[in-house]
Amino acid sequence: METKSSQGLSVKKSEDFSKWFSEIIEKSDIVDLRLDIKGFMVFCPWGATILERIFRLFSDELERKGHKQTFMPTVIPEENLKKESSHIAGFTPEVFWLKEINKEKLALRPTSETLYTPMFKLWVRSHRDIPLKLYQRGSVFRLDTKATRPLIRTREILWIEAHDAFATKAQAEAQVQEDIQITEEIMHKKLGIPFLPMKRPSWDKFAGAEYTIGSDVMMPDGKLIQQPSTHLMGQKFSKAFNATFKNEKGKEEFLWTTAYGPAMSRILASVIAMHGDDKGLVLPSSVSPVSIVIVPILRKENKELVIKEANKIKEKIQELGLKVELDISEKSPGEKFHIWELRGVPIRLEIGENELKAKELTLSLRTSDKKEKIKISELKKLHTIIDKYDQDLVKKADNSLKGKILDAKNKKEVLEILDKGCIARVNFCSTDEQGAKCAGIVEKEMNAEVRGTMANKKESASGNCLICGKKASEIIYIGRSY
RNA sequence: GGGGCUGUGGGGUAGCCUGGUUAGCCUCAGAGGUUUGGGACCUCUUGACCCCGGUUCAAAUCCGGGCAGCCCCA
Repeated sequence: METKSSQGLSVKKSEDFSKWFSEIIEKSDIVDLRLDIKGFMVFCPWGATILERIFRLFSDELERKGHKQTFMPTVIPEENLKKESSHIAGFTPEVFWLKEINKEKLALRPTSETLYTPMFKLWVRSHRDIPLKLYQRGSVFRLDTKATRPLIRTREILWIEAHDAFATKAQAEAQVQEDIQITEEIMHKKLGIPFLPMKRPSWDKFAGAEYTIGSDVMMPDGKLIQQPSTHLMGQKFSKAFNATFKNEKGKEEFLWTTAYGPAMSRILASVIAMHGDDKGLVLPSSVSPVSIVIVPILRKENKELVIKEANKIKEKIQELGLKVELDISEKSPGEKFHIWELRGVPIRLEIGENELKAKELTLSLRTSDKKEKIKISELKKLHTIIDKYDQDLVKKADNSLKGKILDAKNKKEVLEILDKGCIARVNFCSTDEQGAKCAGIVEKEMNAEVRGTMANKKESASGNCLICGKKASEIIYIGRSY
């Protein structure tokens, strides 16, 4: 397949992150941007396989937590979309409208609350039917902005959306916390991407939600990117759709609903940005299409023998349950090394004459320049080596966030912190509508955003709002974002 | 939302200002051969001016529009 992987990267990550990112996503065969449909992406096999693995991490975790898979239509009738007033108000500018069919206007779904809630109405009749925890994988479409960016800001979003229905507000809020736990399990523990769970200010919540908690991840340039967000919809949608259930006393009540949405390509963008280096991608084994690549070192006179032995090694590794590939293409060994490093495979094994004699393979970790040896009789150790490789990625990522959140007392300090590529932690008047004016000033004067309050721990303000000087009610975080 | 820059074989580019020969270079790809321990070499070959319109004897080059990308500002 003819992609752009034939050449290495021309810029360093530390020198021009933006250019590095644009280059790496094409050269490591993640995407091919040449189809040129603004905001829409072609994923190459390598990139698509990684996406698929991220999808599975989330769907497996959701199912462990009691969610069941569904598939909803890709289109939404205008009537449904309009039912909840703040929802349609928020999404109207972003909707791709299809043509009218039988006098009914259809929208490409921008999100699926208005498909799930009418089904909740049908599927939930008594308290015995809840909690009902559902999810689907698929695309949603948002005619967002002209400023699209590959993987990060797209008009077709490949994601999972979970929609849950409960009997009480407390249960729904517990689900929101569980969603943050799911994000922790996958984003942080599996993919090595630390995040800040931020309860968004009311002016920045999901259209139709009571409140929204977004996961902010810091990119290497210091800018924040929103990863999976979870929303307490409360009874707004259930009231709009008249979705009720009979409680234990036989009385009709409205459902309490939540929604959770991890976007795969955006998560992939964070994986690339967090771990990648000047040689290319660095993938956690949980998402790498292969964990181990075997490169045979061939000579004319030993070619058949080495390939035969390499195949045996491959089978042994497969029996260990590891994903392995043997590269017998005609390229020179050096070129193969570069290509597999560009693609981010965690472990490379070399096998040639020397290895056959010594009964041990040469092993290189993607994250190290050293070459080590591993005895052919001790291939089981590969499990431990991969586990340590993954843990090291998490540790390194955690360290990258250390010292990046700094307290500030006034505007000047906030600006200094932002210019250093860090996040400012400040006293703020309010995250309700009264605070919107101050947030506007933050946006205008600092080119930054009020990201919200910490969602998983209580922090109480002690001073005055750094913008208006009134008594502060919250500690909030200010950052620049994608 | 406003502004700027850009678009040349699969990838990267020169040429454009000042219109005029067969559109140059690197790389990749295909065929054949020699090779293979960190991007091997030789021979031959295919392949391009983003799209639509305008000006002109003549457009990659100038003008208008579209599409797409990158950057800056709100």
